[in-house]
This record gives sequence, C-alpha cells and structure tokens, in this order.
Amino acid sequence: MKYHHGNLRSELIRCACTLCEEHGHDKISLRGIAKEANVSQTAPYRHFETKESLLAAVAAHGFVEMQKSIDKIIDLSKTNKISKKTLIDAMLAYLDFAISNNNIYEVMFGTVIKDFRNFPDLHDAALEAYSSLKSSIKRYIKLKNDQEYDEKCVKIWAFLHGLVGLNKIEQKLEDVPTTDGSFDMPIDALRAAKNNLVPFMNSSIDALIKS
Amino acid sequence: MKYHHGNLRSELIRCACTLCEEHGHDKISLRGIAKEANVSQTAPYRHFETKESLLAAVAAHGFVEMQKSIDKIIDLSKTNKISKKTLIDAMLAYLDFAISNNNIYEVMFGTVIKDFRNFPDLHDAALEAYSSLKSSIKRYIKLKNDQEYDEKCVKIWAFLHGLVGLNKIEQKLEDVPTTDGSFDMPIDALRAAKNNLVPFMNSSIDALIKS
DNA sequence: GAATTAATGTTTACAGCGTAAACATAGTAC
DNA sequence: GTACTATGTTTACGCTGTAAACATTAATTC
Repeated sequence: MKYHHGNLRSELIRCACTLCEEHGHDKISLRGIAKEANVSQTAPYRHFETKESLLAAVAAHGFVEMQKSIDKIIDLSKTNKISKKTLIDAMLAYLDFAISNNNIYEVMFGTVIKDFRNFPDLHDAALEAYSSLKSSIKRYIKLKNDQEYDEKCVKIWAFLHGLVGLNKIEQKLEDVPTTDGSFDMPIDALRAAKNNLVPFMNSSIDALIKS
Repeated sequence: MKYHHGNLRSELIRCACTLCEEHGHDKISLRGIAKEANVSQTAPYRHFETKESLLAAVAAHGFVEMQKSIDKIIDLSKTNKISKKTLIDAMLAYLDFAISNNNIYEVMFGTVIKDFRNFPDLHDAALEAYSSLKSSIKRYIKLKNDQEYDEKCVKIWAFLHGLVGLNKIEQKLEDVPTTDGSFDMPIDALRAAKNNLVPFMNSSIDALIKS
C-alpha cells in the first residue's frame, strides 16, 4: 500500500456519492467516507475544507450527471426543433434522475449546502443544468422573448421539482390504512399520477407552457 | 425553581420550533433545546424517544399552523363556492407560510422524518392539510369525480411545493454576477416570477386545473 | 544529484452530539 | 403513610467534525 493515494480527491467524491446515495447525507460521516477510501479519518481535510465542501462536490457531480441524462434525450450541440414527445421525455429524464438518485438530489436541492457562492464548480454545474432545461423549451416552442422563456422554464422546473418532493412524501405516508380501512387520499392520487405519468406530464407541461 | 416543570412537553416543542426556525433543524441539538427550556440535557427523553420524534412534533405543529393560515382564507366549515381570487389567495397563503417558516417547512417535507407512520399526530396533521387544499379546489370548480379532483390537487400541490423549493435555490445562487457581468438567468427568472406573483399564479393554477 | 520545500498522508486530541443507565424528587392511589 | 408512577438530574459512552502536530513522499531549486 502506497503512502500517497494518488487520486484521493476524486476517490473521496466517488465514495461519498456511493455512501450518500445508499444511506442519505445525514447518515454518513467524513470518517466513514475516509474508511471507505482506505485512508485515515482526517485525510479528506487535505482535499476538502469541511464536510460541507465534500458534499458540495457530490452535488456538483449530481448536476453534471443530471444534465448528461437530459442531454441523452436532447442533443445540446444541436439547435433544431424537438417534438413534444422529446420534450416530455426530457422532463421524464429529470424525474427519473431525481428519483433514482434520491439522496444525491436531496444534497443538490436541500439545505445541506447553504450558499453555492462558496463552491464555484457547484454553482456552474447548477446553472448549466438550468440552461439545459431552458434550451430544450426553446427548441420545442417559439416564444416572444427570452423573459417569456424564463417564465415558462420556472413554471416547468417548479412543477418537476414539486413532483419529486411529492414522491418523497408519498413514501413517508405509504401504506397507512385510514380509520375506515381505505388508504390515504394523497397516496392514491400520487400513485394514480405515477401510474399514468406520461399523459399526466403531457397535459401539465403543455398547460404550463401555454399559460 | 420547581423540580417538575409542569408543562415541559409543549414547552420543548415551542423551544424547538423557535430554535429550528432560527437556525435550521440540522444546526440545533437536543441539548440546546433543553437548555433553552431551562432543563437538564436529558430531560427531553421523558417526553420524546428521540430527537427525530421531537422534530416530528415540530413538523406536526407546522402542518396545523399551515392549515390554519389557509383556513383563514377559506373557511373550512363552509361549503359554498369560492372565487378564483380566493383560491389564488389560499395558494399564496401556502407559499407565504412555506417561505416565512422556511426551516420548519423543511422539517415537514424534508428527509428529517423518514416515516410518518411512526408519528400518528404528524400523519394526521399532514393528511388534514392535504384535505384542506383539496376541498378548496372542490369549492372553486365542479369536476367529474373525486379522482379528477385528486389529479388537479396533486398538480397544484406539486407546483406550489416546487415554487417553494425554487425559492430556496434562488437564495443559494443569489447575487453572483456571471462572467459577462450580468446576473444568473434562473435568478432573474425567479425574481420576475416573485415580483409578479399574483398574475404568475393566476395563469399557472388555472392552466393546471384545466389541463 | 543533493538539499529544500510543498503536497499529502497519519496520529493524537478535543469539544459537542444523541442517548442509555442510574439515581432523585414530586405527585397520585390506596 | 406507604407504595407507585411520572418526571426530573447526573453521569457516562461511543461517535462526530475538525484542529494541531508529525511523517512521508513528490516537486523544485541549486
């Protein structure tokens, strides 16, 4: 075993991502991450000032990956028009990323990292992800001006982000029969939405863009 | 000073709410809450099994308060029709609560409490809040069946919840000039939405209900 | 190519945390 | 009054983030 690891920084980010997704950011410790990377418990401090800044790297990685998965649907190097189906697919890719990377998404959008200004990489990655979303709308529909694109973009982003949040709530309320033996209303409603996600998204996204 | 406090349970919840809103749930400790209530550091354990269960009480209190602030707009004891303005006002009350009780909202909807099944009071409070939202939609518009109400309700709830989330993101990205000297696109867009919140909401909510 | 310096690792130490266990006091039931 | 229960305190433990001192290796200077 070498004394110097060689690539500890990225290895720590990798371990942090893995452990974070597995246990949640509030259940993992710097010491645990260090152990996973086979280094001493304070070795991470040579690469990250604080635990928060390691989690900021995790979040930045998350934004990059999220953007990649959207980019798979809409090739960002192109500028041609896209169909409604493609747009919906991109939105579904957002949801899919958020749900299959639930705990990392939490780090990206939660309260763990209080100020992106302290982490330029994260800041940039977040802005680029937004940029992706916006340019996909630009290629779907022709609007008056940039401000109008931003407005629709915010509406759609809010809607998507909210769906992710509701999905988490569903899991917390899951399977509690109410006093009359039926299940909870919001659970039923959320499940119905998930079971018909494509038409659900189709109607919502279109309505928001045209609103 | 009496040995027995008399009303420690509710006092702890009160202190926890205050401290939580002030510093955020991840920055407060059971010991700190106990100190605020002028009791020993382990006194809370006579009333709450874990820190999580005290925070669950905070969350439950939050749902009750949120519902109250919506109820101020729409009297839940009545069943008469409400105007579009009233509905929008109710949605704005939701946003207002979420933003002025940012850190408590985080406890209500974040990952702090993993399973509402363990906290029946919280579970009930959350369901009643949903119920409020749904009945306000029921009184705004006539739809085919209950399932359809649930669908609209989920859409609107997701949208509102997402706006709250985006508002938090705005604060994290705040005031970072980009390389060309202008501010970030999403910031501009979010601020524009906030500065014109009523028309923004008006168009969105209507679009979602009719979608 | 040896000496110096910078980068990156380890060991040790500390205060704060959640919480378990043992003990103290006060209110309640008989 | 005596026993019991509820509710408080004290003490203790292992885990946490992280500061400080030290060790080893890599890079730079002469």
